[in-house]
Amino acid sequence: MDASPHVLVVDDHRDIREPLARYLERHGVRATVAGNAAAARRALRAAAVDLVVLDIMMPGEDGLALCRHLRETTHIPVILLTAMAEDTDRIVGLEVGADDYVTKPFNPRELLARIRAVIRRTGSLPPGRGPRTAGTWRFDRWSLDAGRRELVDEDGVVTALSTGEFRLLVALLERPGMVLSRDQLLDLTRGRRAAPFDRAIDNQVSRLRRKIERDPKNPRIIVTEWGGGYRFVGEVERI
Amino acid sequence: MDASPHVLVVDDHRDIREPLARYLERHGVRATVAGNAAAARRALRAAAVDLVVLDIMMPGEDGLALCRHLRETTHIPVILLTAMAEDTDRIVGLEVGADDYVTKPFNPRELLARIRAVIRRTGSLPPGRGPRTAGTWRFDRWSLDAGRRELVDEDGVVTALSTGEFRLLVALLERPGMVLSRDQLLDLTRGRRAAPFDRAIDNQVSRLRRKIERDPKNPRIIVTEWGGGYRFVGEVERI
DNA sequence: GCAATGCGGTACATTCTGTTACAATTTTTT
DNA sequence: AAAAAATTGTAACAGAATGTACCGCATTGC
Repeated sequence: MDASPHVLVVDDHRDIREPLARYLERHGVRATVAGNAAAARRALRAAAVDLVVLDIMMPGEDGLALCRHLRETTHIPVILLTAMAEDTDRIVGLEVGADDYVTKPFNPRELLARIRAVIRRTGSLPPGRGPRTAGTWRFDRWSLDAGRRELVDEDGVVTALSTGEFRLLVALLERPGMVLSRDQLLDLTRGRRAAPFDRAIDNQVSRLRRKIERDPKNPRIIVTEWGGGYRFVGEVERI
Repeated sequence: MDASPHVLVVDDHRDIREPLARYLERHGVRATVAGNAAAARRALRAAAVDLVVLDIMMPGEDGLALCRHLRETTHIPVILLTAMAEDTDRIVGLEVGADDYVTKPFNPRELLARIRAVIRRTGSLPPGRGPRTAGTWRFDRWSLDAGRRELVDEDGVVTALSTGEFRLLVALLERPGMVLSRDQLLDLTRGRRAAPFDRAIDNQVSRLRRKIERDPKNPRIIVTEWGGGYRFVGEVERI
C-alpha cells in the first residue's frame, strides 16, 4: 500500500474520469476507472483498491448508495466528487461516511493532495477487510502465527484459536494502546453493527482472555476501559 | 468523548471566534476560545480538547506553527480556517497535517458537519486526550504503571485502580501543583460538563485518596483547595 | 445423519460510577 | 464570638456496565 496506492475513479463522464486517471498515474498513483456503480463493484471485487473517488451524481444506483455499501462492507476510504458547492449535498456526503469530498470543478492537484492525506490518515487501518493471513506477532509471552491461527508460548506449547478469537486478537494487536469500542470491534471482527444489548464482544473477550491471560480474573493484556471498550496493553512486535 | 466533543476555537478576531463558539455550544459541542497561540497552548494544557479549529493567519506565532506543534506532540485533529480560497494555502495546510480546512467566509453549519466528520474519522486513533497508555510515573512512595493501571508501592505490593480512578490520578499527575476545578477534572476524566450539584469528582477523589494516601483523613498528595478544586502536591517523575 | 465446535443470547453475579444525604469543616455574616 | 451559609468528605444506595456460566442454534467434519 505504501509503494503506490491503488485508486478507483468512479464517474459517469468519460471526460472527467479519463484525464483524472491519467493525471493520477503520472503522479505515482495507480488508477482504475469505472463509469457506473455496477462497474465499480466489479472492479472492487477484482482488485485491491485502497481508495475510491466517487461522483455522487450518477444515473442508476447513485454514488451515495455505493458509498453506503462500501462503508457497510469494507474499510476502503471514499472521497466524494460533488457537482456543486451545495451545502446540503456536502453534509449528506460526509454523514454517509465519506472521508472527504471535493467540489467540481476541481483542481486535480488538490484532489491528489486529498487522496494522499486520506491514505496517510487511514494507512493504519486494515487493508480492505479482515485480518492478515500471514506473518507472526509477538506479545507478552506469546507468539501468534497468523497463517495457522495458533498461539505458541515460550515453551513451544500450542494453543488453538477459533476464527472469532483470532480476528478479535488481531484487531487488538493492530492497534495496541488504542481503546476500541464494542462497536468498532464488532465491525472489525464480524463486519456488523451492534444490536441493542449486544454482548457478543464481551463474550469473545472473555473467551480470549481465558486463553491468553496468565490470570483471566486480572487481565493484563486486554484491559477494560470502563464505559469505553477494550485496549491491548504491552509491546507488540511484528515479524 | 462520545457525550459531547470539546472543540478549541483559535482565532484572533473576537467577532469570529465568539459567535462560532456560541453556535457550536447551541449544537451540542463544547467550545473553548483562544485569541492567540499562547492562549491556545494554555487551554490545551488545562482542558481535554478533542479538536482544534485554527485560523492560520494570526499575528505572532501563527496557526501553521501551532498546527505543526500539535501534530508533533499530540494526536488532536485540526481543522484550519483559511482566509481565501487559495489553492497553495490549502495544500500547504493539508501537508502540515491538518485534517481538514474551511475557507472564510464559512457556513457554520458546514464547519459543524466537518467537525463531526473529523471526530468520527479520528475516533479510532490513539487518544490525543485522556491518559497516556504507556510509561511509568513515580510520586510519593508509589510507582504507577500507566499501561496496566496499577499502583506499585516500594515493597512491590500492587494496588489496582479502576478506570475512573486512574484517569483522575493521571489528570492530576500531568499537572502537578496546578489547582484543577471539579469542572476541569470532569472534563479531563469523563469528557463531560458538571451538572448542578455534581459530586462525582468529590467521590472519585475520596475513593482515590483511600488508595494512595497514607492517612486519607489528612491527605498529603491530593489536597483540597477550598472553593477552588484539587491540587496534586509533591514531586512527580516520569519515566 | 451425528458429534464436535463455535458463536450469540440470556441470566445472574460482580464491579464501577453517580446521586443523595448527612456530618464535618471552612468561610461569611451577624 | 456566635450563628448562618457555603463547601467538602464520605457512607449508603441505585443504576449502569461488565464478567462469565450456560444453553440453543448453526456450521463443520466425519
